[in-house]
This record gives sequence, C-alpha cells and structure tokens, in this order.
Amino acid sequence: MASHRSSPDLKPEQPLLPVALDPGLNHAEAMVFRRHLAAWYLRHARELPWRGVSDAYRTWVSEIMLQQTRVAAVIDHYDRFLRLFPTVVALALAPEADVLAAWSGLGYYRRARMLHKAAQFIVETLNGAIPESSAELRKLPGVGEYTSAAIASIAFGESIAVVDGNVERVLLRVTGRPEEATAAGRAFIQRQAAALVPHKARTPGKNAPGDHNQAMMELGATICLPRAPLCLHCPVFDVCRTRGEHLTPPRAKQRSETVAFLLSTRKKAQGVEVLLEQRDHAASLMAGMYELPPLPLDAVEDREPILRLRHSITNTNYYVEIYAAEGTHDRRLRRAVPASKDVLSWQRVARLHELPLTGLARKVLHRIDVLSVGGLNTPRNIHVAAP
DNA sequence: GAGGCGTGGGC
DNA sequence: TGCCCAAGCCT
Repeated sequence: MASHRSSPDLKPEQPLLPVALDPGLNHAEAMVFRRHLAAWYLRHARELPWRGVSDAYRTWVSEIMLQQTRVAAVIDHYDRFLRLFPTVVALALAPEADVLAAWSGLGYYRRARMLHKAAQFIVETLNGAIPESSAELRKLPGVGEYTSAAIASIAFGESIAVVDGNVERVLLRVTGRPEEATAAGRAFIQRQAAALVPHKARTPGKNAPGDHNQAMMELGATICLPRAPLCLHCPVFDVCRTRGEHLTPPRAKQRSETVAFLLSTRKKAQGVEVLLEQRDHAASLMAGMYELPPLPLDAVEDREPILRLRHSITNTNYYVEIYAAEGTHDRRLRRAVPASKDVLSWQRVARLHELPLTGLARKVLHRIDVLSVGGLNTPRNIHVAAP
C-alpha cells in the first residue's frame, strides 16, 4: 500500500473521505447498548424449539431453515425434520427425495439439497463431525457469511458478529445511517456489529456471543419491526439516534397473475389417488417437485373453481383457482392439461407426505382435506363446496 | 454485483 | 383483493 500523504502542490481531484462523518456508536454508547440488550433478552427471549439445545447439528438445521423464512414456518417443519433425520449421519444416508419431501412448504428448496450435500461431505470427509469454527463452517455448501457466524457463535461460543436483515435494520436505525446497498454501507454495518459482540465466555455453560447475536436478531424481529417499530418497548431507546425513522431505498414492484390447476382424483382398491405432474428436473424453479397439473385459463372460462387462494412466489402474487375433475367422468377438463403423459402420474393420497410436493400443491391438498398436516390421516371429504 | 430462488403473514 | 417483506446463498 502506498503512502497516503500527498505532495502539497498536487491538487486533489476528489474530496477527502468524510471520515469525520462516520456515524458509528462510540465506545460508551456501545457499552450501554450491549448491557441493555443482554438484560432485555434474558427477560424477553422467545422459547423456540432450537433454543437451549447443545447440538451443533440442530443449530445448523435451524439456521438453514431460518434463511429468509419466518419463524412460524420453521416451527412447523423443524421437529418433524429432526425426527426423520435425527443426526448428520441419518441425513447423509437419506435419499434426496425424502429430504425434499420433509422440506416441502418451506421454500428455497436448493437449501435442502445443499444441506443434504453438506451432510454427506461431513460424514465422508470429516468423520461426521460438524466443523467448529466459522471459517471451516463457511466452506460447507449453503453456509454463507451469516450462517457460518450464527452456528459458530450459537453452537460453539465463537466471538463473531452475525449480520442478517434484522441486525442491519437495528444498526441502521440506532446509528441513523441511511440504507445503501454498497460495499461501504455493508462494511459500516459489519464494523458496528463487530464492535458490539462480547468476547468468548470463559465460564462453562455461558455463551455471551451466541446470546448477544440472538438478542440482536430477536430485537429486530419483535421490537425494531420494519414498518412500525415498538420504540417505547425498546431496551436501547436511549442510545438510538432515529427511534424508528430511517431512509430506505424503494422496493421492487409486485406483479399479480391468475393461474389454474386441475384436481383430479380416482378411487382404487388401495385407496384414493390424485393426478400429479412432476416438474422438469432442469427447471430453475422447484425442479423435480410434484404439483397439481396446470390448466390453461381458456380451458376453464365457463367453470367454477372448487377453491380459490392466493399464493405468492418471489415478486408475483398468484391468484390460484383449482378445478375438479371427478374420476374419469370429466374427460374434457382432463384433456385440457397440456402436460405430456410421461410427467403425469397417479399418486396415492395416503403416501403424499413422502413426495416432494411444491408448497402450493401441499397447501391445496391440505386445504381440501386430501392431505392433512403431516400426512398421517386418511382422506375424507374430497368433494368440497366452493367457499 | 445483480438477479434468481418460495412461502405466508399482515394490513 | 395489492403490496411489503423475513434468521441468505449461489452464480
């Protein structure tokens, strides 16, 4: 690196960096922040299934599930996933389709594939031991900056800051810095977060860094909310420079679209079956997963759906209509399905929970009571009146 | 570095 | 029924 001193006769082409304007917390503010946050977390931490467990595998699974996913959705899947795959070895040995089936409804299915791959890597090359440092964890597929820091601090007490969407929002509001999607903006947040993390605990049973990181996220998730922050309940109100007001860039626009799917069932000796379509293995979206056969809208113009619901995928709000074809009687609707025969198959409803269903298919089949939660019940009442 | 990848809650 | 997002990662 060259010297930063410039010769006096050299005219600077750009103004000097506005170092004096760096709005980070000073040392005293950081101390107050950390102490108040810790006290608050002790009293207000939610009881969540993955809290208070001392099993790095479980921490890892929970953190992968929590990526861009709401706590409530994770709670719905976490216990069942761990019953099916209680150890990293069990996960590594399972067929990928089983892992996807257990993930059905959580979204971002690549996470499940990468989790599965990482488990196989751990078993085959690391003797089944989950790496204990953030640097080593970072090498696993599906484990990035956030997740490596989260697992290392929560499961192993490493003193490293996690920065997720919650932490970023909290730190932007506390410091008053406007949100900007630039390297400088991210570096600022990273510096602030790092300055707040406690040292690794020496007392056995204590985990100051892990608790602090979870407290930061908990604050963002329950108090420092995106829309209407609950500032009067905030433990760091005293040191907050904005108290809820901060600048954010405009968000991407949303689209809306109407789509239709076919619900076709038949009765066999072994039980009721439903017609499903398997998505292309090369599809970018939900590759290889099963869904109800899509119908062209012009094939259903004169009909009434048995079910309407909303389903959003990334930037698109889908208004979904489900049309029923009973047994083999309704051939016209059945023939309107554009899919080729080799991607269509009849699946026994009693075994649907073993299939990697898309979230929408799962939701529809559940809604009309073909598939109950967990897939344990036998089907009943397939004919449902339109709402 | 931008864009792709799912879903459901809430107003 | 429109819109905003939530404990990110990979390419």
